[in-house]
Amino acid sequence: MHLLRRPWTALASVVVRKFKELGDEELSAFLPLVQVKERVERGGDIVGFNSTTKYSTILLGGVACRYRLIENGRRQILTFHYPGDFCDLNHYVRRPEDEAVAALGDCSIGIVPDEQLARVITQYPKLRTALWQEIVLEARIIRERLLVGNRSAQSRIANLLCEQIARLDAIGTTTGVIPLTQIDLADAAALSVVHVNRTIQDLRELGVLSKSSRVIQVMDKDRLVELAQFDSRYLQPQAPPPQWELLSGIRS
Amino acid sequence: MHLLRRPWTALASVVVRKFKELGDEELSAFLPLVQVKERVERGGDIVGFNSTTKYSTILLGGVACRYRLIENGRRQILTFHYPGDFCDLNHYVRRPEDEAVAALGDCSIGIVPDEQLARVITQYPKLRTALWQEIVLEARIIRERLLVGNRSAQSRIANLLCEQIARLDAIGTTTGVIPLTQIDLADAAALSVVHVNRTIQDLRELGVLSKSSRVIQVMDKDRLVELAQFDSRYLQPQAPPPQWELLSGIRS
DNA sequence: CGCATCATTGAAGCCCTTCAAGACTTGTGG
DNA sequence: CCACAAGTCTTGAAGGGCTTCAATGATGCG
Repeated sequence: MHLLRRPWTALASVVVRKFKELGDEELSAFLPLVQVKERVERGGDIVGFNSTTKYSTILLGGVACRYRLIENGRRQILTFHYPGDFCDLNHYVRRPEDEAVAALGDCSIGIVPDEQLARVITQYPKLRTALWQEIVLEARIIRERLLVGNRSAQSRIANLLCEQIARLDAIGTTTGVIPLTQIDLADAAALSVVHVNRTIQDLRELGVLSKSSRVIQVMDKDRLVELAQFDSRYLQPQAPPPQWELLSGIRS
Repeated sequence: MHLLRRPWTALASVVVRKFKELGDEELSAFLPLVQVKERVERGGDIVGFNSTTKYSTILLGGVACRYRLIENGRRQILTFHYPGDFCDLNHYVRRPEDEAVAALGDCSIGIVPDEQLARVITQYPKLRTALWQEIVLEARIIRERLLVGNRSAQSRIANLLCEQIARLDAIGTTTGVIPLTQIDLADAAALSVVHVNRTIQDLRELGVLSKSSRVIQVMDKDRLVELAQFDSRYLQPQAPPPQWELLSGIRS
């Protein structure tokens, strides 16, 4: 048992909220593998560039983002991570040297050694499917982002907010508060901070966001979805189709 | 044998060029499964919206694109397809109802029934890996596109051209001619046709593209790569890492 | 308190879009 | 063989969305 008794329950609740389809059997096989690591402060890197770890990282608390540094010195945020998300699960598919994962708030993280994860997902098909859906979900989010990329700033920001609301909903956080700064949104939407600020103010004027400064809180979700032309279906983990077995036994 | 004798050789050469890592054994198991279908004229749909086919489509000749229709009536091109590409392989992962595949030039296509493909990739690991890499490649292309999305029109167009050159190279076409119209490029880059035209003219002035109108031909590939800040590594099929087996046996 | 970070505001300007029209190329039919 | 149509490419002009620069508030923290 690499696990302290105390963090167990917190860990369990995070994982249970995230992977609803897992049964007790899978959970009791998976949870003991997670080693709770130290906290990472806001601004710190959870997974660095050129990472060569032999384990996967799971976000237990806080908000993080996967990003890349671009020419002009700014960062481009690819995806956000919430509690229960694997931060670098795709290191099984490829390990991008030029991407890193940063903590956008104070984060607590856990790690799962590769070989132990390998063993347990070989044994439990549901676990395998759950992890697989994680990988597919990130690809879908990025795909959707590309399609939204050419719309107006308002629609892009609205879309980002909708995505965050939907993902927070999925893990049981329904306050409407988006735990991101305007800078984070700018880096994700590829807009200037100045323009993000003006867009946010427009949304506040429309009554979509809370008028209070210093926090981004969605007040009128329906209106936001309308502005964003947001269709949440792409976020919902669809059950793998029967043909799924086509991909079984992938091995080099 | 669903296959006429004549198209066999053409088919074989296309598939061999594309999947270089396949051995004779895999090829002779896979090629007979491909049924050559009729040609699709430029502008026609190869895979329609809400497609529910029980087979995968493989592009044997011509150029095609996967696209989505957006609000303003325009289309957003997600990826281009070249001979040897599967057009809808991701229908094993998910089948997006709002996306279709269109022929950008006259295309010839083949189909492979799902259950036959399932049988043969269960039997041949190399085939499984090859198809898997196809799916991963598309995801990577889209990911890269997202990162390029906030750059200048010149860099975006240059990037698109680099991607096409690299992919054409990979199947043995090294003339430097991009088989796309400026309209296609505009739909892929999410730029207006007018601005694409002006950007192309700039590239012609720089000597990067052929001066002759009516065709887009890359003359100075190095310069183009430089303008695009293009790193072709993301297109190269990396051998799956050892941990790959983590994903083995995925099944619902 | 002083410092750091984030939020806000104004002004100037560029990149790209939209509209509109004309030129060129290709294919089709009389 | 020419006329016409359709599609693509090209060009000009006007305008808007967003960026950059720069400076000032606002908030929280050691």
